[in-house]
Amino acid sequence: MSKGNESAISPCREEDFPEWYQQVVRSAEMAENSEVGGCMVIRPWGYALWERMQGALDGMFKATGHKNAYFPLFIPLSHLQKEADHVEGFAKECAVVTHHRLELKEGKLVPAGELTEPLVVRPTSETIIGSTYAKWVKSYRDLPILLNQWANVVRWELRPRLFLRTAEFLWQEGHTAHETESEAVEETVKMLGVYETFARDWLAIPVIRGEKSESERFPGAVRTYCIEAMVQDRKAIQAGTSHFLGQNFAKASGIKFLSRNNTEELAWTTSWGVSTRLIGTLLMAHGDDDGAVLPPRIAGTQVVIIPITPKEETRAAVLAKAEELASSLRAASYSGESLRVEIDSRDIGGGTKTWEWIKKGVPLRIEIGPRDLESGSAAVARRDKGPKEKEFLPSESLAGKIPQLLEEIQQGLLARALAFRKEHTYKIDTKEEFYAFFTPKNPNKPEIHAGFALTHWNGSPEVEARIKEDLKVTIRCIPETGTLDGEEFVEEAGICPFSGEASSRRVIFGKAY
RNA sequence: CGGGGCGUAGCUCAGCUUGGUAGAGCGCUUGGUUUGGGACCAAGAAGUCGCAGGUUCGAAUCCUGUCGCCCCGACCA
Repeated sequence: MSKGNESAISPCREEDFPEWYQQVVRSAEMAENSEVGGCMVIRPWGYALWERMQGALDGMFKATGHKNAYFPLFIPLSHLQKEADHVEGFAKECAVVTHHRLELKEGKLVPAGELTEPLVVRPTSETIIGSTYAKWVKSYRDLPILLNQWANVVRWELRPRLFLRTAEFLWQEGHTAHETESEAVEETVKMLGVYETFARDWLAIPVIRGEKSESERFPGAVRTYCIEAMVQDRKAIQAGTSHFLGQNFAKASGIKFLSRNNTEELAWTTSWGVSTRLIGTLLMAHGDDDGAVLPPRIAGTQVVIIPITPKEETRAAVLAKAEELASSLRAASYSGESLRVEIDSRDIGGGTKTWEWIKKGVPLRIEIGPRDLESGSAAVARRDKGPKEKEFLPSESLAGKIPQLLEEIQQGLLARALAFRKEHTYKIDTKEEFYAFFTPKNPNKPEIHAGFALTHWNGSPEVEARIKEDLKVTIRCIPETGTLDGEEFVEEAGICPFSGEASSRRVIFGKAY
């Protein structure tokens, strides 16, 4: 008992949120910085989350008619050049391959064999996929093309943060091509809906669906839609995006087809993606001062059984009981899948072991010791409760009870996150209030931010730019009507407090990751 | 890429101002005592002090350069 009632993570969220976050990632053994600047090593416990996300999303993509494919990591420089806005958006952060061979010179390896055309390591794949689609599409009968790829991408970030912003990250990018504009728009919105459902039902993160303002739009897109989440420092984080690309990339890549009227038309394309950033979002949304808190549906392991073996003579019996319990739990299911159960029989101190699992965020811990064998019970501790709280339940009933507890945790986390966001979202109608709301008390130190402001806006990029300049606050999204969970959100006419001009609706302002 | 800070054992850091040849805590290994909760005792392994020059009889310490990391800003999923 050397640590008393201290929390496992120091500093705590209130003291220094960014540092708290780094400590959570590290102590949960999710990821660490690698020797390559800006890149991370995703450790098994973190990668398990990604695998879960992939599994769930991939099923949803398939269910909406998509298939997976894979396109090259390297993109010819000339391809990237074809779409003007796209170039401007990504040029600053591209890794470029200029050589294809190494030679030994005076004991040192030096690049040799210069490429005639440099290759860009994909920051996103619109251009390479577009040029491929151009070859595949001849007739309206070849459309739609509905593909997704799971891949890594590279954006040369100057200020990396584990999961949230790294030079290389993992994601999925869906790329579709359609015959008509309305079909492409429908696809864009449909996939946004998939992301929203996934965030809510799997990650227990409520998100706001909406459209990005022009200045926040994806380079080359006609319209960018997004889901925005609020994390515990009350900043906004974009958790997923879906782009209606219009005919911009079709024009740049030459995706042309003969229409039903025998005229040559440009296809309408979309793209949409989520990345390993979701892991960071998850940690910041649900974590507490003892570390990660994982929603059961996404956790790699849902239940860890910790055998308590104080005496050598009872050890074998306890371990046997733990195995038996694990088997009975694995036979049970939650949310349509077998329970994911792990036994931690490592020979280390019991307290240390327990705290490791707390920091990793496992939803349920079951401790079983010699006394429990006699009484036929087991101690069950929930990660969403205090670290010392545990309930003794008959071990016979556990297989029936655990799925119910997992569901309670899953729903509880969502409810908590939703309540948190509501508590920190305000309708603000004057410029003075708005500036007061977003003016930090200490600009040089990371701090808990104010939250979201629902404020009228005249639609002008100048107003937006001014606010960004003054407060580092941006429009996170123009929310869809009727979709602000729990509460009705409708278009209402009003006055933009920054310009005094008319506004047709409120938009979400916030500080962003 | 601009401003600030820091590089000493696996981790967190002390030592540097006033040069004299390497320290602590945690972790790790082994043995023992423990055990319903981040245990204790003992022994042990582990660092060319980021790197390269320079000054000096002598550099973790002073000087120059360089690389890397962290924080703030710009940018972004």
